[in-house]
Amino acid sequence: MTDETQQPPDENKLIAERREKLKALRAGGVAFPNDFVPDAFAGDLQAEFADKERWGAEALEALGRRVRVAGRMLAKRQMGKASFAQLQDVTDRIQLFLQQAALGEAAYDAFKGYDIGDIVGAEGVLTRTKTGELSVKVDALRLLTKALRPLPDKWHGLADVEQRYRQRYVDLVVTEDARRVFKLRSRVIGFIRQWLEAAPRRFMEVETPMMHAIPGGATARPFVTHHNALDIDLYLRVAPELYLKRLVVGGFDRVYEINRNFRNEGVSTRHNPEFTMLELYQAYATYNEIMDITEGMIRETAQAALGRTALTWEGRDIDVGAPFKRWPMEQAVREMNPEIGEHELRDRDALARHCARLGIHVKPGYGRGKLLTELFEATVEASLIQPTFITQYPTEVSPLARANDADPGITDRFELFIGAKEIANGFSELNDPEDQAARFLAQVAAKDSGDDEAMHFDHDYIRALEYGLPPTGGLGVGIDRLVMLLADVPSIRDVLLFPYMRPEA
RNA sequence: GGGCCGUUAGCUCAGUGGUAGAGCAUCGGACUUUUAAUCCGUUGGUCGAUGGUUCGAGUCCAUCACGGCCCA
Repeated sequence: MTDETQQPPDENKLIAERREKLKALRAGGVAFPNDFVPDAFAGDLQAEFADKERWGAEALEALGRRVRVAGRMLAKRQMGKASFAQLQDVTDRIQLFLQQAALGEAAYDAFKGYDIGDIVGAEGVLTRTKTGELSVKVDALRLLTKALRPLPDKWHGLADVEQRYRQRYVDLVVTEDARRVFKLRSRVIGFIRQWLEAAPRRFMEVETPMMHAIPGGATARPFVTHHNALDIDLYLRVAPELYLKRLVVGGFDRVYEINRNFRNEGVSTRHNPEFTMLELYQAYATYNEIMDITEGMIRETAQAALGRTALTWEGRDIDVGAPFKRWPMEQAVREMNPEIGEHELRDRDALARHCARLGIHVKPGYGRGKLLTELFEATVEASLIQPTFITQYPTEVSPLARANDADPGITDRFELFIGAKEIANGFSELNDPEDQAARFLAQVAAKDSGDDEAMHFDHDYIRALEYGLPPTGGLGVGIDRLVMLLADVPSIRDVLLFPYMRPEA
């Protein structure tokens, strides 16, 4: 027997008492019955009978509506021969009204032994109590699952954030706001799928590999894993981009994928090693149409998931209902840094001097595009509260984007910032196989000189481009960050059911 | 990686170098319309870990672990 199979070391008196109750349940028959079938949800009942004037106690008694509800018992108030309990299911809570006379003495005595946190099934007629609370007047009650561990304090809830993340199952039971956020997340993702697939957009959802022999599609360090049978290292994907564009080569003109990416980087309030990304590709579109799609999707998702486009995030008002500003990067940097002359924007040494003046740490290998991007991040990004597309990223920092026809130093690319956070990234795809091969070579050179985030050369991807990628626009949206914005929570951990945590000691 | 803060009963938290505390929960009792029910009584501790200073450490010091916030 290994350590992993030992009893948990945190046994205590409360658990011991409940184990005794479970022992008695086992002695009495099936301790974990699975034959109770509820026929109603608390939330549906609360909604249907919300009108207290129409559905007073008399009207409900006359209606005689029998329901079977099941859920976790979160409150228990005993008053001699009558008791109240609060049942919580996935939709909402509903009160149980239990009287010894209606339930029978044996069942009522059994109920006295139930603990907060137990999962119960109840059957009875709907009523409304003196204080106006919709309730089930229970005439049959069953303990479906005995909870051995006590729940946190019903009033203060679970305040220890570490325990909230590690034991999300407890957090979800007791923290209303956690349930709100994850229900919102589900609605957001569901709506986005539906919106993308609906006419006139007609995108098709696909699944591409999570394990890559050559990591690609983003400049990021990958996780490495190993395939034993083949004895080769594989990389968890940092982005699905190159596979999705292969599908466009294959004729799937409008594809999208919502799934996990993995990046071997630090953990922070904005970064988790695995995170969820939407990527989509539309043939015969440019980054301008992709900006339109991005803007429409976010606006309509907010409307669908929240019922409004006026948001509050981190105490700031953000309106995704108004048209999103589109602002070329060079122009933004110039406006926020009047002391940088227009002619200096394309002068590597001048940009390096400005970076030094502003205390921005740069490496000798940085070209003028990378330096401009550093200046942008240091002096512009924090001010981008309202939705803003920053356009025309330098070619140097955009190895997969199409160079601008009139100005090959920049690309037909944008990033969307909302609340000073990067939410989306999109561009007209680079479909010139010879240009792409040259860009890969530049990335390989950067990797050889020590940039471990630089990309690998993907020969098959070049081969695919050589068969012909139609002119295509692409988009990536950080779903976690979008949900953070819509849910008004400050940390990515609050929108991940199980955020990454170091193993417990 | 750096700075600051935190870790005490199941939960939420006090605790100023000198007997380990409170509220809720638990357990026992009363109570047939409660909403954090109420009332009476009761139990519950490896003070994150290790080492040090001290007559004496939850408290001071060091190291480590885990977490939070900020910075890179």
